[in-house]
Amino acid sequence: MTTRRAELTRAAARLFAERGYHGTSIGDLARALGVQKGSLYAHIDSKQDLLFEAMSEGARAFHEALDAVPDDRPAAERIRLALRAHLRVVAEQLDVATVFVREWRYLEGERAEAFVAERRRYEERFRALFREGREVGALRTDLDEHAAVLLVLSAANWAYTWLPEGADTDELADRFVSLLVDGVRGYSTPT
Amino acid sequence: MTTRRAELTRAAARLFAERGYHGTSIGDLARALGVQKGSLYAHIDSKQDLLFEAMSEGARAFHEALDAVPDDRPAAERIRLALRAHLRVVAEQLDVATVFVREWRYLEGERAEAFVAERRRYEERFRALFREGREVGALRTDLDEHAAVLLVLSAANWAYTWLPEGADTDELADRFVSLLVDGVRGYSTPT
DNA sequence: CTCCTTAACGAACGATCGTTAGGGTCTAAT
DNA sequence: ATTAGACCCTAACGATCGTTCGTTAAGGAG
Repeated sequence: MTTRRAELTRAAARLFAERGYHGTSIGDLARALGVQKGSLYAHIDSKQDLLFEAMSEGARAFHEALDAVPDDRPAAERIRLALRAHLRVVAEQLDVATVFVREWRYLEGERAEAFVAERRRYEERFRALFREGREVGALRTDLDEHAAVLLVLSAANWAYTWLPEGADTDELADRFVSLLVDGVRGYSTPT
Repeated sequence: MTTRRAELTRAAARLFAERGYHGTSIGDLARALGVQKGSLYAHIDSKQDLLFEAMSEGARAFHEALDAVPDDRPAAERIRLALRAHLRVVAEQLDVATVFVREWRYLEGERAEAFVAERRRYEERFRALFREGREVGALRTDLDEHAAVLLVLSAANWAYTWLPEGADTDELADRFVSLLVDGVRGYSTPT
């Protein structure tokens, strides 16, 4: 992957995030690189390629961030670290995160199906944190797992709409989780 | 507003939700109504009109639903009813809700600015529920209001992506809020 | 019988879309 | 000095875009 190609992918992620996939023309992308639009086809086969690549980068970033969460900590702690990881990716790579969350649906053909599987896999990793936490007894046994996961994933997936690029997200994630965990664990931290 | 015009708006909301604003052509809309595309301009001035109208319908539905929440109940109860109201609109009018939440950003000119104000106003109504609840002492005084509102609004705004049309949302909203409130109020419902 | 409304037709507009083709100009290695 | 490859150009393609236009058909009101 040459330098120029990476530049193109980055520009594509930025414009797709800003104006949407269908709202961004090949001409727009070319202008962003200071180049004639026909020239882009020395680097890509189609516009779809750029969408696929941007969203793949997003997927990779999210999974890698989640990989760094150690699996020998208490459940609540791991959930906290997982949300930290997710929000950090959103803040540090807002463009690809936005493409991953919002623009993926313009993928066509088998790439679209591949993405849905990819996405399900990512969400399943979050779900597993809650499930394991409950099975081990670290979370209360009557936990409404479905609702809890949905709540965390909603916060995670909606974040791209309001998180400013480069924001400090660790503290924010902690505040989300402390709100949630006090409910999840069935008692509160005394005020 | 004649019947035909309303049909057109409804079809637009459906297609905009399904394929996105820029992913939906006037030709697509015409085909959905079984009509030549030029014929649509007897009803509208521009494609933007349809987007504006669909999103306005969404705004109206959400506000009206919130209006029905009585203001003489405890804070946690009002939050519960507000989320119920929101999710009900999403499930019952999935298309306009989707346009309201996701496609509004393709509005152009002053309509875009008007929408942002409209949206802020809606979110402020949710924020007020938490603020008043805290000031009155119904919610704990050290409540992380910002995070709590963000969490509820995230769940609300993300719902269009996974809520099936016509789902029973009251119970779901209750489960969300019971998770949240146990944290918010600083004690748990005994298991 | 006429007038007006409502709705749609079909053809065309200029602009822009994504994409292709062929040729040109640098740089760095041989 | 020659070659290879990366990079870009100009020009054009067929298709589709949103929009405009003049016309037509049906039906109720006077």
